[in-house]
Amino acid sequence: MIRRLRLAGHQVTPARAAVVETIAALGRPFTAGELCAAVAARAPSVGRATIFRTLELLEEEGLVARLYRRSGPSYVLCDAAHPARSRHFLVCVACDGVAEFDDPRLAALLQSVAQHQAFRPESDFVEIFGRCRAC
Amino acid sequence: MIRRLRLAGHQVTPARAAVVETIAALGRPFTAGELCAAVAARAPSVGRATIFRTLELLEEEGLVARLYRRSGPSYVLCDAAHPARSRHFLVCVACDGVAEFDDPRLAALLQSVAQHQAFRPESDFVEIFGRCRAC
DNA sequence: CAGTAAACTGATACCAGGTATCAGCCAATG
DNA sequence: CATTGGCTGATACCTGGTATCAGTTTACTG
Repeated sequence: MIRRLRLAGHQVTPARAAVVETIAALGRPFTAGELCAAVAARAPSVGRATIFRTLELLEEEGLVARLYRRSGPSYVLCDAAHPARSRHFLVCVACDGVAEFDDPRLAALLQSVAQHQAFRPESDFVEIFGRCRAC
Repeated sequence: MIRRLRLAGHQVTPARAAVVETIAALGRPFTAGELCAAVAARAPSVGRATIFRTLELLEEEGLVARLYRRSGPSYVLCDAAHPARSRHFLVCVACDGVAEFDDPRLAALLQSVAQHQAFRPESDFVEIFGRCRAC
């Protein structure tokens, strides 16, 4: 993640590194509040604004995605290999787990649906809610 | 819309009717702020809390859906004929217009994707962003 | 190395969306 | 009637997120 930031031409400052490490340590979807608390515990000197700025950066680079649940927004680590303009998630309503998937058939179908309506697609976002294998 | 509320066993009070009429009069996607302003202009006595409560009600009944854009959440009138557990939208990034669509192929594919991952789907939400015919 | 411009920082204040609470009201019911 | 539950507006509050700003660090230039 840090490497990706550097490659994209951003500085990797101590504050940013702290945020990124905290996210990696969480290892699961998180809300803004959770992240702020976790960063405060690990690196108290990092300000709230910087946390949000770093999140924005990671989102721009496609390393993190924002999901909107009824309970409020939350963030997920993304597979950087997936195309950033096409985000597809399985969201478990029981354990709140999120799994990203990438199905070429879905990409093709979305393309076709859009064209059928004379719509020029640029990106898409798909969430399937339900129960994961474990739940 | 009002009929649907009544059928679902909710009272159709003057406050609720005012909110519903305001939404219908807007006739396009709207933010919470826009709705509050429009309701205040039309029926100043209706409180903010009631507006949000009515929105919640309409959402539960599948008459309105909440969309999350980078610029913040917004609400759209829904085609009540579409299944409420499967919301599919074309969102124009230029004019902010939103069109709902319902494609059985998409529903089937989402089902298949989920099953392939041992996931029991309950509902889904699809947004395609791009430029509409007019833009 | 010195100097400078640009990127980045934390603090603070602020805004919007949304929820919780509460006392009062109103409508359906018996 | 009386009562009960749904509904109301006001208010206060919380969370997520942004704007501003002065100060600091960093990278770049000569």
